[in-house]
Amino acid sequence: MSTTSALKRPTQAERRARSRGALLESAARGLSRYGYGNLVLDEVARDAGYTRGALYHQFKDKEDLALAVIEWVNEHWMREVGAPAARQTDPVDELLTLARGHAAFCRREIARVVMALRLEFAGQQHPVGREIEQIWETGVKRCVKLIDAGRRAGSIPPGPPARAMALALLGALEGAVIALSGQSPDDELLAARAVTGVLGIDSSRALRSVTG
Amino acid sequence: MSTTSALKRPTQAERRARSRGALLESAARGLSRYGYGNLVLDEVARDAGYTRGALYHQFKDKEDLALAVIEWVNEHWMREVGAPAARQTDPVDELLTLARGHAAFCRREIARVVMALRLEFAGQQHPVGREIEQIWETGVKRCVKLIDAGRRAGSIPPGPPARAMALALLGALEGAVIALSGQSPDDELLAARAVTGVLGIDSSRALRSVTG
DNA sequence: ATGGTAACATACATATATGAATGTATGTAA
DNA sequence: TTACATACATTCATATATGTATGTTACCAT
Repeated sequence: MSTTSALKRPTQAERRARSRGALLESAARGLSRYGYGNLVLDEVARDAGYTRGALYHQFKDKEDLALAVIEWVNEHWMREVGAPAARQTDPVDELLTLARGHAAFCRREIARVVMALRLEFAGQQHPVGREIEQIWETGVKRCVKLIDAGRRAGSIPPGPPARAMALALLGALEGAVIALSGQSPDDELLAARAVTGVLGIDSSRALRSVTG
Repeated sequence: MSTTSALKRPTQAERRARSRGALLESAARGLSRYGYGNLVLDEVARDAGYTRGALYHQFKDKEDLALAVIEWVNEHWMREVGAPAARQTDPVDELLTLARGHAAFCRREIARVVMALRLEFAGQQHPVGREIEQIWETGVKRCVKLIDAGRRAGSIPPGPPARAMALALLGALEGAVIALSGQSPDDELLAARAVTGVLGIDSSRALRSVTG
């Protein structure tokens, strides 16, 4: 009875996971708000209800923490935004679903973590920057494929190179979503509309994508 | 002869202005690349060919320097982007000219200084943040007026509140331009297209705006 | 030419944040 | 219950960057 109360006494693993989660979430908020350089670990720990001791016990150093946050955010994004969008059969629909999903996803405060870090480490030779760059590049490649597919299908008109289009699309999407900072419900529509503009398709598709 | 060679020997005022200009430009590049917190003044000075001594002689402190850079960039933007766009009579044309102009303006490395600082100081109570916020707000207000005018004229369809539209427009514009990072000549077209999307108008207007 | 002042360089003092070292309490297994 | 490991707190050492104080050189008026 004393050993396996299982509900009352938290096991070590549970305890560890709980702490780690709290620290990750706090760090995500912090990175989103202040960026990497301005993030002070004492605040991160305090916000999570711990001290820096706990933080350095769970993570090797500041860099390790940031990388863990990035991985954490990316996984959530994939699950809540990337995967659902992939179910769309039409390339344009997938891009618009992506836009809407991203807007909804970014209503949480972790919204700007990717863009903030991407700006901060652009052109640097920092591990965190490399990780961010890789995630970004994955997104770009995905968009390039969809744009190519859409053009073959005739739903996206010819124009600038697919890569330039993809860069503009993702940039405009992130920029719009951040500027709107979670203003529901217009954020979704306007994010989708920005995407239609870059693609050069009728902006009413942005509206239709919510019903379909 | 020794006193007023006028062309060979630079006067004190000229000397001062030259140094100040070099320091401002270096700081603008630095802020654009690294943001405020990660900007190290020793590098700024060295990049301009001076030491921190020169910097602290011309500017009170780091904050003063950043504010001067912001003012400097804003003035240039107004002259090269804001004013020319204001000559357009049609609201939509003005918005599209703004987009194209901004893309061209941002081909220089100072591109990201506004967005970088806006992200870094969002929600903070820092003088630099306030200054940036005010400039941003001025832009938003200008867009709101143009959107309202366009709607009255019937060239922009009804939809979300004008302020939300303006936020999305500027956000998408900045995001797209930064992501494209000066990729001429596609940057102009795609920036304009992102704007048409947000406005909910035909994206071919973006193309037409270059000829008109 | 020469005293004075402005433009800059150099040297120093201080603050802040990271990371390491050490200490303590809580959980787990023999 | 005792021995040990893990989770976490606290303290300390170091590095880095800002800002200040002082020194040096270039310009300009008398």
